[in-house]
Parts: sequence; C-alpha cells; structure tokens
Amino acid sequence: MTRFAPSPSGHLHVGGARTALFCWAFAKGKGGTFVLRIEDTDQKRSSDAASIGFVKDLLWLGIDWDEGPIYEGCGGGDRGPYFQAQRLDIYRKYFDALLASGKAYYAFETTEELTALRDAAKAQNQPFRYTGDAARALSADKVAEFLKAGRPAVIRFHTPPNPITIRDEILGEAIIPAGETDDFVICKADGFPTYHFAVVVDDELMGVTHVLRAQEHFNNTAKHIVLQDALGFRRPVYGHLPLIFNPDGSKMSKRDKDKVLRKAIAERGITSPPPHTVDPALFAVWIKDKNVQLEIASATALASALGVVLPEINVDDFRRSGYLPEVICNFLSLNGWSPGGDLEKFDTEFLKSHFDLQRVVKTPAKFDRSKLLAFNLHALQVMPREEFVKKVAIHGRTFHPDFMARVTETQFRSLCDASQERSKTLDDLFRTNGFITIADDLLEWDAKAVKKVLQGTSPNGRDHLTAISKILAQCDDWSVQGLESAMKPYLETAAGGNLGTIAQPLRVALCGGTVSPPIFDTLAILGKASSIKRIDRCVAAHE
RNA sequence: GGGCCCAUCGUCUAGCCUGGUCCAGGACACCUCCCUUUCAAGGAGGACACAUGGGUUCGAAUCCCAUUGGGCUCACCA
Repeated sequence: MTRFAPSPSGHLHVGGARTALFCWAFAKGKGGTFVLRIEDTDQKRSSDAASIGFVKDLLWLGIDWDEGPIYEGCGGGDRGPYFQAQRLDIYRKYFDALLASGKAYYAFETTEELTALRDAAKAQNQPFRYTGDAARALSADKVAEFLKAGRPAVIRFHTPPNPITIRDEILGEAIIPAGETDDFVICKADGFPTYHFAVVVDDELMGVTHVLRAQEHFNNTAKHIVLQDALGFRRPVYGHLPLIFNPDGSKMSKRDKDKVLRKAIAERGITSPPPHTVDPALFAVWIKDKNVQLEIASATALASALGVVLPEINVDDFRRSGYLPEVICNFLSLNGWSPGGDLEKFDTEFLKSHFDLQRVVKTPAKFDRSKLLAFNLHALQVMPREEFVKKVAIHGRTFHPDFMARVTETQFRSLCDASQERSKTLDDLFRTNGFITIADDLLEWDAKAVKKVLQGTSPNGRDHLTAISKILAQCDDWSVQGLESAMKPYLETAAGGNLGTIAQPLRVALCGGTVSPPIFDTLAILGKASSIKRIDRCVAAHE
C-alpha cells in the first residue's frame, strides 16, 4: 500500500507527477493499493473541490487511485475521509493521548517571539532549536489558566534526546544526531495538525506500508519516526526520490513562467502591458513584486503578445504543448529510475511490472526538454496514421478550436498526412500551418522572402508564378500525385528539373513565407480555388 | 553556519553491491558529411565523462579515507 499525498493545488507539476507515478507503479506492480490523500491542513490554502484540479492531470497520465477522493470512477475506500481537514476529530484523540502521557505539551510563545529567537540564532550563524524548557516548566494549573483565557497555544512534541536512525530503501541508513530534531509543533494554534502529525497518523490508520516521496522530505522522516514510536505505530518502509531540477540546476518552480515574462519585459523596456493581456493595475503590482504570480490565462496572453514561450512546468502545460501522456510517463520514469541496460523506451505496463526501489538513482536529475521532445517525436512517428489523425483532432478541438473550425475535414486529413513525420508534438501542426486559416485576400508576404525568391533577374519567381497559375488552372486532378504530374513538364523545361526553383516562389505566394509542408501537399491542402487565387494575388501585388 | 545526503560524457543514465570481460555502454543534445522541395524528418560518421588526492590490491569507475563540489533541511508550508 502506497500513497500520494499532495497539498491541494489546481495543477500537478512534473515532480509531483513523477512521485505519483512511482508510487502508483510500485503499488500496482506488487498487487498493492494506491491511495490518494489530500494534505490540506493549511487553512491559508483553499481546499474546495476546484482546488484539487490536479486529479484530472493524474488521470490524463493514466494514474488512477484505488482509495481517495471520488472522481471519475476513482477513489472511495473505507479508511477515509481522504481530506485531512475532515479528520480533525481523529487527530484530536491522539493529541490528547500524547498530552496525557506527557509526550507532548502546550506552548504559548507567539510567532513574533519565535521569529526573534530564530533571527538571533541566525545572526550568530547558529541553528535554532526550540528547547521548550520554559513551556514545560509551566504548571498544569498555569496551562489550564492560559488555555481558559484563550491564549493562542500550540501543542509541541517532546522529542526524546536520542539519535534517530532512518532506514531508507534508496539512500540507505542515516543517523540523525540527538538534539538535531527539536520539540516541533504537532498542533497549530488553529487546532489543525501540522503536516508531520497528520502524515504519521494517517499513514498508520490508512495502512500505508511504503512511503515514497521526494528527497526534500528526508530530514522530516526523523520527526515522523519519533512520533510513530511515541504513538506505538509501526514504521512504514521509506524511499526518498531524487529531486527534479531545471537544466540550469535551479529548482523547477511555478514562478519560472513569471521569471521568463519579467525578463522579456525588462529586455524590451516595456512599462505597460500590451493591450488585452493583463490588467494595468495588476501588471504594475506584478512587475514590482517578484512573489506575485500571474494567472495562467494572463501569463499565456502576455507571453503570446511578447512572442515568448513559457516553460512547461505543470503536467497540463505539457498537454497543451502536445506531448503524449505515455511519453511523459516514460520520460519522467527515466528521471530517477532506469530499468538497467540500454532500454529506455517503455510503457507504464512495463514500469508497473519492473519498477523497484533498488534501481532508483540517488542523484537529482535535470529535466531535459529536448530529450523529451525527441521521445515524443519518435512516439508520433511510429503511431498508425489513423491514431495520429484522431489525437491531433482531439488536441485541436481542445486547444485550437478556431483552427479546427476553419479547416474542412479533407484539408485537415491532408494536413495530417503531410505533418506526421515532421511533428514533434501534437501542437506543431497548428503552430506551423497558420496560413490555412487566413483568408486568401488577407495573406501577407514576408518581405525578406519576397526579395529572395520572387524578385531578381528574369525569369524570376514571379515570372514562374505567372506561368504556373495557368498550368494549375488546367489541372483537374488536385491530388499530390496529380499536381506533381501536371507540373512536371514545366518543371523540366523552365526550371531544369530543379523543384526548388518553383517551390519556393509558390510557398511564398501560398503561405506568405518560405516554410510549409512539401509544396504539392501545400497546394493539395489549400485546394484549387484558393491556391490559384493566392498565386494570382501575389503576382499582382509584386509588379 | 549546523545536520543529513550525493558525486560516470553538456544532459538523462548503464556499469559499482559480487574489483579484472570498461583505454567505460546507450540515449538526447552537439559537430561533420549525405539525402533534399523550404522547415523538419531520415541516413552515415565524429567529438565528449569515471571530481581531486591518498590508500587497499597483482589489478579500482567499482572497496576505504580525506579534500573539493553540489543538493536537501533547519516554519504554527507541505
């Protein structure tokens, strides 16, 4: 039995996804149970249904849970509720037990007092440890009196003065010296348990046998162990997964998007937001305070106005960018685990049956998007054509409805035929074929391209276009093959068989620039009327 | 700063536990060339790593120690 226990969030980031994937694979591969539990013990974070929007990302990746919040056929189970905020009465029982046995005590220091102590310790480069002598010296009557008077109080655990040995299936054994773990808070002033306490109680009560989580939690394990001992709980097996970083070694963060935007804005010396992107007042606040984050929608709008690409951080970002869920899972697995040998392409079924803790790597991984892209390209290339068409269509309807509305079914199909082998993502087709959705008489031509391929000494590109227009007008078989044979005679006589000579002028006339699918595909996609109209208009515009 | 952890190509990693078959294998990226109808894709080559210093041993990427470097953590956040 493993569990994935995130705090509520609308989005699942790749690190969390990897943790969830490993927990899931480990449990499923061993015939165990995978539990999803929401760690919403921080009242500052909202924990309504919308706040666990990340569950849709989990399901998109193919990660389903046996027990947990009920959603689309997943979840349920009789060891709930699976939201910690709904388990307060359960925790209360254990607080009382600890209090009664003297293993925990009330403390009344204010946040300000603690901060002052912490700052003082830091000023002397000393670690701060809460000793609790003063609080424990309080008589029972005094404590009762304070509580009655409504003084804010937390409950702290009295950590025994012994070294703590952490056994970890991935990292091995570590001994945390005595005194390193101080008397930490287990119940906040608002009555909510802290993370450490809730985790320990819930893992016990939910029957969690294996805890796989990110390495940043490693030190916390000491706290969890002393609590388990005090409460008489069994100890689950621990495995701490290596962290995933950005290529530059920085921590992958939601703020990375804002960082990119701020940088672009600073570079261009922009002082007010481009129209229809961000509210000017919000923009002013955002640009001043690096801790303020823009909403996804505003950030996306601003990015496209600035022409910058936001880094993908969340699973949903990768979906939007056109990555396949199975590729994400495959690639994520490779960050921190490998099946050994030279094998690196595998599906989740394989992961499920082969994942083991012994092969988890100890070192942090930098997330390499270009390798991910290469994996995605490969998956797209080996995909049957029908499947590709279907997936691109779904992606299009979800993320590019305008584009989909403007192309006919035939056009779309041709576009897929021409694009599959060159698509790195499901999104490529939409980003590189904008010329299709522009009205024939609104197409603009790239000045540089015009100069390069249309103008010059005769016969230049424009001359070719004039001739080609007439030939195409006679062409009845408007298929790739038909077009090719229709153009063949002209190609031989006027261009010496060098297709580039006429393909490039055609590209500019049809698409406005020098990049498009293969030229006969492009003609076929646009259709006869549109193609000829564009060619003639281009010829006329460049006298 | 204290504590803990980690250390193989630019990156993800195999090999390490059970020293020799490793002058270190794969993948991505990179470079060169080929193909070519633009962009891609594809094909063929190439360059690139055992952090350093000591041990142990006939022999070390593999075992031990030190140094250096990196990470995590030190909340009434999780």
